[in-house]
Parts: sequence; C-alpha cells; structure tokens
Amino acid sequence: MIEYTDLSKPIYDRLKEMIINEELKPGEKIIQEKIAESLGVSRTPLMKALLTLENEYLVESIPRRGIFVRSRDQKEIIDVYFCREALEGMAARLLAEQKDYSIIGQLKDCFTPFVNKKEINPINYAKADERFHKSLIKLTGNAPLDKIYFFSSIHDKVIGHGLVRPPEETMEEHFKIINAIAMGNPEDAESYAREHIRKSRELLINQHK
Amino acid sequence: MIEYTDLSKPIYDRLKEMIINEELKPGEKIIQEKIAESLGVSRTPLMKALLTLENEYLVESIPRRGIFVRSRDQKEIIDVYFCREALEGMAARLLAEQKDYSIIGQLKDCFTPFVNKKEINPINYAKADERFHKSLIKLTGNAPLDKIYFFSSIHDKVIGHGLVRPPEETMEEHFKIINAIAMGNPEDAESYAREHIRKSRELLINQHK
DNA sequence: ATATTGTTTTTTGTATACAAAATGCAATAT
DNA sequence: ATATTGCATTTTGTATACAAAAAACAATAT
Repeated sequence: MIEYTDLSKPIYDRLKEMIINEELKPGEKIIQEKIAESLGVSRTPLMKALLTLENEYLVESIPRRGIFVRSRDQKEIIDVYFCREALEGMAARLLAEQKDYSIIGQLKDCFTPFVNKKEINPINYAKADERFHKSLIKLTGNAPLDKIYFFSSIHDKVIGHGLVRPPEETMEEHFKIINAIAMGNPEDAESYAREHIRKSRELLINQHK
Repeated sequence: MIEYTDLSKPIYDRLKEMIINEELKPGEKIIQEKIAESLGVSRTPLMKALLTLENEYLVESIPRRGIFVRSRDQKEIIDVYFCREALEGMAARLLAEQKDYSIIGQLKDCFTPFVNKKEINPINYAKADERFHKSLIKLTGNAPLDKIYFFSSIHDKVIGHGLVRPPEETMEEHFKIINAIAMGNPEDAESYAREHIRKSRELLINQHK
C-alpha cells in the first residue's frame, strides 16, 4: 500500500482531471491563490503539482506572467502519433526478440472479453485498448522507453478522443501484433505495430482536411 | 534576448553541471538547506529546480526521505539507445518525406570542419555529433518528438560518454543519412539512422560483457 | 474616440517560519 | 558486544509573509 505524505500528488491528479474535463479551459490562466484556496492547500504544494504538469506539457509557464492551460491543436495530436509509431514499433520488436512467451497471455487477455461478441461496448474496449498499448511498452522492461512513452501518450489521453477507429477494425490488428510477438518475429511485430498506429494517424489527418 | 526573472533556471543549470561532473555523486542525498545556502538562494527556487531534474530522471525523490542523485547503470544507458534508434529513425524518415532541401546544408555544416582532415579533435567532433543529432530531431518541426527525444538523450549527456566510436567510422554513416534525406528516400534515411545508433549500442553491449 | 500617463490592485517569485517526520545518538538492557 | 528504547537534532513538507513585477483601472491629454 502506498501512502502519500505529500499533498502535491493528489493535487496533481485533481488538476489533471480538471484539465481533462475542461473545468480549467485551454488557454485559461491558473490563478494560484484562487485554485490553491479552492483545493484547500497553500501555493507551495500547488506549485509543485503545476511544475509536474508543465513538464508533461499540459500547462505552460510564462515567467512573471503566470501558468496557463495549454491548448493542443490537431498538428500536435498528429505529431504525437508519429512518436507513438516509432516507440510502439520498437516495443513490439523488443518483445518479439526477448522470446518470453509468458507475456503473450497478458496481451491476449486485454481483448478476450470481446472476441466473438456482436456488440462491443466502446468505453470498455477503449479501456482495453489503452491497457494493451501500455502493456506493450511496460513488458519490454525498458524503463526509459516507458517514461518517454508516457510523455507521448499523455497528450492523447488528455485529448481523450476515445477511439479513432471501430473495434472491429483494430481488434484484428492487435492480434496480428500479438501473434508476431508469439512467433518471435521482430520484423513483423514492429511493422504490424507501426501499421496499426499509422492507420489511425492517417485517418486523423484525412478527417481534418 | 531572453531574461530570466526566475532563479530556478540558473539553479537548475548549476545542479545539472554538479551532477555531470560529480560534485554531486550518484546516490548522494541532496540536503536542501545546505545546497540552497551554498548557491545563495532559499529552498523555494531550489525545490523548483530539483523537481525539473526529477522529471528528467536525473534525481529521485523519496517522499519524506529526501532527494537523491540517481545512479545510472549500464542497462539504462543501453535502453536509452533503443529509444534513440526508434526516434531518430522516425526523424530521418520525416525529414526525407518533407522534401525540404534547404535543411541539407544545415546538416552537412555540422561536419564540414572535419572533412578531409587527417587529425580530428575528438572534443570538437563530439560537439558536432551532438549538434547533428539534435538538428535531425529539431528540423522535423515535430514538437512532441523534440520533447521526448530530449528526455531520452539527457541521460546520455549526463553519462558524459565522450564518443562511443571513432569519428572515422561515424562520419561516413552521418553522410549516408544526410544523402538519403537529400534524395528524399524515407526508407533509406530511417534505416541508415537506425543502423548508426544500433552499431553504437551493440558496441556498448559487447564492451560490457 | 483613442493614447498616454499615473495610481491602485493583483499576482508572482522568493524567503522564512514552523510542525511533523525521519535520523542520529546515547543510555540502558540483554 | 549487540539490541533496544527514548531523546535531541536534522530535515522535510507546508503555510505564510512580503517585495517586486504585471495587470487593471482611472484620469488626463491628444
């Protein structure tokens, strides 16, 4: 059990929530005293939380001017997908190379609730999707990769746009990735993982033209 | 001209320097009051700098225990090279795709002082190398990529490296990457960029066996 | 009306104060 | 000698205070 003897962690969580559901709107200035009071803390732990959010690019500090909620444009979202393509491709490659077949179950488990179902709940599937992609990274055991993937995916999470493509389409792709890893085929694993992200990205680009 | 009306920036720079040249040794606890006094500031801006360093993984905070200089093992350094391979490969691909030939000069310029030289100053070459790899990322205009590359390369910079391989060996590889970009060939650009990083990584792995 | 200047209010950046927790140390028991 | 306990010291986490900068506003000039 983890205990937090540090207020900045719950404050950080709360602020992130407020940014996600637009209680704090993009471009809005964060008036520290006001927010601190409304959260029942002083500016010190609030500042700590804000600095973490700044490092995650959710918030932007302009010295002597204030801290503002960042607004993310379409280009930035697409740029993130290029990063994800590179990183998830590498992750799939590493998993296929390490030939540790005990992980295959974990990856498959993400989607077992949905196989051969005619109706798929998109909210549950979106959660499963997130778990799958996160596992793909975590299971490599590459800590820096995990760290930087977090940075690239955080934006995406905040944008929050559930699913880019329907489950029927992506499920098959997920299993192609898993199978390539299970077969110990790094080339296929990487190229399927990249294709998967690339397709979503291309859709996003076309949607916005 | 950029003015800093914020002490935490110079403090951050100084702390990073202290970590790099081991004035602060790996594993060492940072006693805030002590360091703050020696730098002539209070704990407030010091804490801000330390939090940034924590987010960059140069320092590790254990709540209620203190903040410690992180020690980086060989595995972590190698793990970073996997990230760099993925990210720089993608950057080279993007540059080749965007077919903006005005950038070619900038990339070549990094190494013009060294072509056809019999004696290459390794310190200068290391600087040029860093500039080249940073430019490769920056020129894509992909801000999230730049951000996360910074996170992956920061470790590398702190380790202090010198060069993994001799200039004679890497110079040719650099020009292969540049030429593929100049030819607008994304496949080659990516694969040469990846090969370049992979070779250094493999050397590091073998050195440590 | 629009600029310009001066004044007040707000807000930031930093220092400092202080309680609670962790650490170090000495005295005692084993 | 090695543990164990209690006490003093150090150090952290948080709140608060305050100067300096920025923003908001009002009064005047153009």
